[in-house]
Amino acid sequence: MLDIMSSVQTDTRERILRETWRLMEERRGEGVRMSDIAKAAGISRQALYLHFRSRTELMIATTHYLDQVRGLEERLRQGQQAITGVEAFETYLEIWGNYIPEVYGLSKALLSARETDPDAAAAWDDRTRMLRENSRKVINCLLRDGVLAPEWSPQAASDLLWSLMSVQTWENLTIACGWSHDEYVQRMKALLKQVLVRSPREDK
Amino acid sequence: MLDIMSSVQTDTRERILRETWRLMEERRGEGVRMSDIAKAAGISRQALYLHFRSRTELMIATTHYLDQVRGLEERLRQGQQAITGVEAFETYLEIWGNYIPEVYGLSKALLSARETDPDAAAAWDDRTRMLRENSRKVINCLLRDGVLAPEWSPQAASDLLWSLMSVQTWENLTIACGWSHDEYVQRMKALLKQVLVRSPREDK
DNA sequence: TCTGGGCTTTACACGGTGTCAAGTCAGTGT
DNA sequence: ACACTGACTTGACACCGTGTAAAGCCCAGA
Repeated sequence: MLDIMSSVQTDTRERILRETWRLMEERRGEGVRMSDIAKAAGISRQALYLHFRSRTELMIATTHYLDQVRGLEERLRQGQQAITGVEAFETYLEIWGNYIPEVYGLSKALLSARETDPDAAAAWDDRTRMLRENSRKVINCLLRDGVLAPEWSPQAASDLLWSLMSVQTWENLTIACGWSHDEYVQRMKALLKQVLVRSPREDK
Repeated sequence: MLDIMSSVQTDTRERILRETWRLMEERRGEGVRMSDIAKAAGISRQALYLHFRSRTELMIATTHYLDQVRGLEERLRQGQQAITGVEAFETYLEIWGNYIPEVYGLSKALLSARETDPDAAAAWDDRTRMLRENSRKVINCLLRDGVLAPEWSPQAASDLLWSLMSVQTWENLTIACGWSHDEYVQRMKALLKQVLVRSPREDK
């Protein structure tokens, strides 16, 4: 019956992660205290510290948990099966673009914790690294097909791609400017394609 | 001798503002406590509260102080004397683009204070409103000259302009990606021109 | 001489995170 | 029936940074 015990344990841990995520999205990452999370998970505040060393560690764990539950890695890998560079480019924008709103609250919490907490900063940097790496891959597909606009170095191009698909830009355009999420994805797709993909006319 | 007294008073206030700004830029807006500012200004922490009601109020005051000292308003007004829309567009990008690094630390402090403090949020929104208003004006110049790309509504175009010239995007591209400041301005200028200005070839 | 303004020092409340020690309680092995 | 173990609870407390309050000092001006 050891598995039952450990499943009870896992239950609590998962319940914490689930509730953390729920609260984060609900309040868009602001004003979520450890005591709120504890209450939501139905345990004492102190018990949280039996599972996670600090608030930051909980945030990071929740991020990983979410990535895993939502299958981010798999979605992205799937996007890399595209044949042409432009296809890979477009699917990447759609996949990641649609992922942003699902993790916005959490990202925001991490983003502001980063200012004071080196662990949060490390977690954020880690995520950033993954995203920039993905941008680099996508740009490489364009490069491979010879359709990367000549005025953009692969480096600069992937920087731009990453920056325009960052949580901050998404936040500015959807939350502050009121663009619908779909509008954001469509416009960014069109814009980035126009800028980064060599137009067929100037081709020859 | 009343003016001497008030000048002493003003001296302290200005010294506080100056030191606040210095520390904010020095530490990029992070980890600057009231006690640090007090020490830098050569007064007690409590004396700060004789001049400013709260940390947030000090941040806001410093922002205004800086705008005034650096003559932001004037610079922008000067930019609006451009004749053609494209000229107005380009000068605006240069003026604001060059202003960002001068106020980055302070902006960052305000940006993260915004999460918890409604006053900071209000101050940030105020600044945002000004910048979006400026973007709108610039886009209107393009519209007036009939050179705004037809696929961009004036609203969407100014949203995009504002977002790409936001502190967050600047931060991403220069600090995270390591672009030089000049590179940022030049690339954004080229990109936004390519995207928002109707190309002469498709014109007819 | 007294007043008042600018500033100091000391002390304290508050909110949120994190730590510590002692205790409860259910399930398990002998 | 026994003690043991591990998950969790309760309550108290330290730390940090912000903000408040009270008492006192110093000095210019009427």
